[in-house]
Amino acid sequence: MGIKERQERERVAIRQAILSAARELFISEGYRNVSMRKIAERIEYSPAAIYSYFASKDDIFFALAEEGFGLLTDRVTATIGDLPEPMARVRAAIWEFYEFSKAQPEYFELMFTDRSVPSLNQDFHRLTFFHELLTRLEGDILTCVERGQFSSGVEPGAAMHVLWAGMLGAASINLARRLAPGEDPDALAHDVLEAVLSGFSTTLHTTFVAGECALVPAPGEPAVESVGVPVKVSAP
Amino acid sequence: MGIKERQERERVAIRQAILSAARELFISEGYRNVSMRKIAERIEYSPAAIYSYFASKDDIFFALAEEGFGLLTDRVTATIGDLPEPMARVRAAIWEFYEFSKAQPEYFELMFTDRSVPSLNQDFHRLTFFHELLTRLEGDILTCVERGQFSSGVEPGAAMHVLWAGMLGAASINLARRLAPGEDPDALAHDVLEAVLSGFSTTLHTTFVAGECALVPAPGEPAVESVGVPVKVSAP
DNA sequence: ATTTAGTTTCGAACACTGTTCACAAATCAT
DNA sequence: ATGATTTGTGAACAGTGTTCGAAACTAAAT
Repeated sequence: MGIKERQERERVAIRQAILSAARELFISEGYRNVSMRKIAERIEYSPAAIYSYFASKDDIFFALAEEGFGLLTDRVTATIGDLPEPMARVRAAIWEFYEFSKAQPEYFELMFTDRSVPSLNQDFHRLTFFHELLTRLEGDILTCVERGQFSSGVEPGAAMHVLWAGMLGAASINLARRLAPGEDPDALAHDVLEAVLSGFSTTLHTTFVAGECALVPAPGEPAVESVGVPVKVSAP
Repeated sequence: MGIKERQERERVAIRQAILSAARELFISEGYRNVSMRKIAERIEYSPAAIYSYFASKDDIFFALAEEGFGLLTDRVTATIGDLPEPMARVRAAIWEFYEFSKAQPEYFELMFTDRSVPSLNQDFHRLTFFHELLTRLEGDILTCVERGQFSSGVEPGAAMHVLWAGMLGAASINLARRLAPGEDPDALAHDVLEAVLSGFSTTLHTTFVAGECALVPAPGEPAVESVGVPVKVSAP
């Protein structure tokens, strides 16, 4: 009796057809313009039929977001590929994150900045795909710390979050077109990345104690008041 | 003949009533749940009447965004107030930007991350309020550079954009609830700010030439491969 | 082969959305 | 008071997510 199996196959086939239709609309018309009726028309079903495969429109978006995290992970994995240097790996990974935001703006917005899909900001921590990616990169950051390329005060988890936040900001400014004419979003992304990496590379209080370098601030006037290294993204 | 004047007064009064109604809905129910019919009900007019005061719903949102930039400017101006230290001013201003994102999430999203209001990403550069704020802070950054608190390679305009992008990312991650349970968004914002400021404070290639400090990377292995200072946000 | 049980699908409807348009009401200028 | 102009309205259009009862189809049992 392969009947149950065939039924199950047909179910997932229709589920996939719904997701495919949604994905096409999603990418071509923007995820705000995806409607249940348009999906239904594309798969030649009535709108109501979709509700026996997905409980709500949100659930479709959640599934697409999961897809997006898979796409992002694949891209990042492919680009860092066989890069041996941990610093180069981190830089390439973060830059690929930014490239992803330009190549797949709809996925990107849904995955990282959307506030209108409740399931995404409620169950974000369950998207293990993304957290595995972060954890992998944290390993490279740790190596950078061990090699002395990053300050010893840099906590890999926190540093990863800081890099993520920085590039997310640059990507958002780009996607939302919040730059003046003549300002280059790619250059901004580059500057954010380099500034943060640079910030990880030293703890001023320590390195500037000697006060011998050309760029050292006047004595008694520390360059930054706090430690300047990420330590507290995760609460203890 | 004060008739024209009275008519004009009445027009702006109704315009203001529309904006007030929109603002209340906007803040209490979220800007995605503001509808022309709800606004109309609040001001006791028919929905169609609004269209003789605003050409479209977008125009109402654009006006509210302008308001938002006024609110942000006021907040930042008030907090940096009489702080004498330029570095403290910059830090306080950027932090206030983050606080604003928490206090007025709807304004914040509309102003900085929204992509659905066409007028906002088309005419963003015309919102002079915001650019004046950026320019003012660039003055403080320039002072930091002149005092040697920031690396001499730091270009104030670019640095301001990097700080803005970084905090925008932290704020977005917070508002979109993209952190795992136990991770502290405020700590992330703090870390981003300090990491970027730290990155501005030194050019590793220069300061680490001596190779005398404890945290200096092994010779022949520069901590970062590029200069690590923002120079190219604005195209030449 | 026919009946029963269980799904699956559909059409219609509900309560919304932004926007337009002909028409009515109010106001203004003469 | 009359004609001209502005201003407001109700109804409609085309769209949205979602629900629900009835119909259609499938699989197993008689």
